Amino acid sequence: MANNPHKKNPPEDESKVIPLIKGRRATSYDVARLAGVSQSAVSRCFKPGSSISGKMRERVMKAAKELEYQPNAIARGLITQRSNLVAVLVSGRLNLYYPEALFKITEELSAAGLRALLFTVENEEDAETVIEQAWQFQVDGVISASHMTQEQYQLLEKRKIPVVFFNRYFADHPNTVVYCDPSEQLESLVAQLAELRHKKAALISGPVENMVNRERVRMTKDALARSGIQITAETQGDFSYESGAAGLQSIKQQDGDEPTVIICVNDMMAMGCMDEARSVLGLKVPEDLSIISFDGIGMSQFSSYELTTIRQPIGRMSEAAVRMISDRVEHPEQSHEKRVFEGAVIPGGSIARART
Amino acid sequence: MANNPHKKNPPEDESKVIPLIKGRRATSYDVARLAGVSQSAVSRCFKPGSSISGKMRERVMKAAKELEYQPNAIARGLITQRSNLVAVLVSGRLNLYYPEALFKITEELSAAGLRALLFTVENEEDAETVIEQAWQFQVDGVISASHMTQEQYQLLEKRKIPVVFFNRYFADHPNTVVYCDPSEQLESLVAQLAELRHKKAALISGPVENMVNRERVRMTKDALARSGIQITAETQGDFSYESGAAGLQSIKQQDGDEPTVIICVNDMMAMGCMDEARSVLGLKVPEDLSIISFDGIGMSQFSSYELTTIRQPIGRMSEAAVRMISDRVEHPEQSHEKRVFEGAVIPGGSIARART
DNA sequence: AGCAGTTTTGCATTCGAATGCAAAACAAAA
DNA sequence: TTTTGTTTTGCATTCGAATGCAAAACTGCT
Repeated sequence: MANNPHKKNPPEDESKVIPLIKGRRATSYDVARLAGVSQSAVSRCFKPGSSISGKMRERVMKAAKELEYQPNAIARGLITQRSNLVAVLVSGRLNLYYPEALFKITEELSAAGLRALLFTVENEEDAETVIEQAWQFQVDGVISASHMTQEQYQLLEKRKIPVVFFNRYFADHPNTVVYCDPSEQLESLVAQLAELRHKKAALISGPVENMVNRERVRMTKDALARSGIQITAETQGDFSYESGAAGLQSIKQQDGDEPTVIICVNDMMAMGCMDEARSVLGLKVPEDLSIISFDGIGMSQFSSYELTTIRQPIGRMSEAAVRMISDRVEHPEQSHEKRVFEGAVIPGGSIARART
Repeated sequence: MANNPHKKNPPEDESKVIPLIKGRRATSYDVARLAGVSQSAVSRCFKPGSSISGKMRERVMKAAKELEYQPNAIARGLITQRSNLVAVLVSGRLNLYYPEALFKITEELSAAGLRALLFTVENEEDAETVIEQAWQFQVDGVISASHMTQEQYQLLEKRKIPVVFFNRYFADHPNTVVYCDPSEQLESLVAQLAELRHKKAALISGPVENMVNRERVRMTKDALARSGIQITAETQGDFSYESGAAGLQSIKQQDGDEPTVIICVNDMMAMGCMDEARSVLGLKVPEDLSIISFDGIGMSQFSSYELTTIRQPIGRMSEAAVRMISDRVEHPEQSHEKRVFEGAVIPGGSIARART
């Protein structure tokens, strides 16, 4: 039998009793000793729904308060096989849209009794190490708003770590997803462009490996085709402000007819594009050039920009992501689900009748 | 003696050996069994600097790879009394300056073998619960870029959790701090304003409880006084774009002479202020009105703004914060340190000769 | 008071890795 | 080959809380 000093409950065995060393963190045994009860009782007091008499709870709580006892989440995690940690993977700096989501997700996780273990992912190797780290820390789940290969996802699945994808998914693989589908709104926005006599558009897309980008490009092309608007130029950026500005320059240099409207795959590039048009090319937006984009980040509505854009309901999406991850943690067997939110047009002021 | 099945090392005792259940996560015992060694050996293989023969290491690593074994950070944390978690407290949405720092800090922590446990703090009660949570999770340290009362800080100290403050500190209490002191740059910027014949300035400040705000206000007033520039109006915002815009309106309504320059305590408010001046009041910036501010966030250099501002070296500050927290974790006894970085003027284009 | 039925309580064990100590294996010197 | 010294290895215990099980303490009813 172990001579674990804790195991001795009767306090008569003075020889081995560890005194309440000043500065040492109080454990459930310390509380138990002070309250004159067993460690189990202390444990039960801190576990909601356990059978405990009011009298006992009171005594324990009093002792706990005196010792400033709080259960050790690490030890608890070891025995319950639940860490209450959720890895949140964000891919950093380029898209200023993510911080908003990140803060919201963190808050919601908190409210659900979960903590956010934050990881930044810039590339595939990052993702690799992050997944190993998450595994080491026994995270209960992963919310991924960053790039991840299918193999990496399958590894997580094999390890039975639930994953919720934020604004990305694998088409040919079952997965749990929160997603924003702006196609309806895009359709109406493009129709509006057609009414404003736009015939020629240019497209500034994002990184090809990015799913959101690909989807937006696809639906934009579809919508334009349906409305009889031609794409006269196309260029690729990386979601950043600078790449939006560079994109406009590249479009201007491409031969073919001048577009009257530019469609940017995200707001940040649209802002770069707009600034470039105004301050370098001396164009008026929207009079000389219309611009539309996607995301609806806060900045896009600053008076300098007032972009006509399609907003994603980030708040609701973040909420949904957290709800879904905690559901999957609770019921890992339940089937996958995809929650698709509609976008919302922010009218803005970056479109006007086409120059003829 | 416990009948812990793990404890039996000789594999002859078939009756109690837990088979390598498919899907069950491999433990060090599983690896030990497969490699035909003791659990201790496995443990030592994963602890750098332990005494292990090359032969053994090889055998163990092979088995570990086969079982996809990674040490359980939770269990390790329990015994070593080190969670490798650092709580990062950020106060959210208002100041778009924090995400940049947050991502950088997370990356640096990662590089130092630590993980960021993210908490958002909007008010004092939040701080309270966050501190309890951090305590429960046994974080090795705290990086606080959010509001925290002195009592709360003292509680953390009493619990021997090292804290590094990011851009805030308690003057009358020893603490470890990373800070940016823009006073030199402010001095020269204000001198420049004086040369440009500015005589009357207005100030848009931030929340009074915020230290950075108070410091900036203080040094601004000092610098202005020294350069003989008078403050004709003063108003308080909350660091947000909207409050910057509102601030300008409020200044315009205050009687007293019209200011020729507006000093905003952060970039975000300066941007709101600039947009309001241009699009609502029809003023030209900088021709009719100069604006300067603090922070140097990315956006402040977009062509629509090109703010003349004083940048904080966020990258270096984040790096320093992480270095300091890991030092304090390693050597809790060592004395406090305050690392103060200078700012850097970004010339921008938001100041000009004063209108007469 | 006596008995069955219910609720509380405590005991002992468990989670998975780390580590002090002693035993075992190895290397080097006599 | 024996002895001494050094490095490896394994054993047993530890960290702190949760929990199945059985014992103990209540409850209500006759």
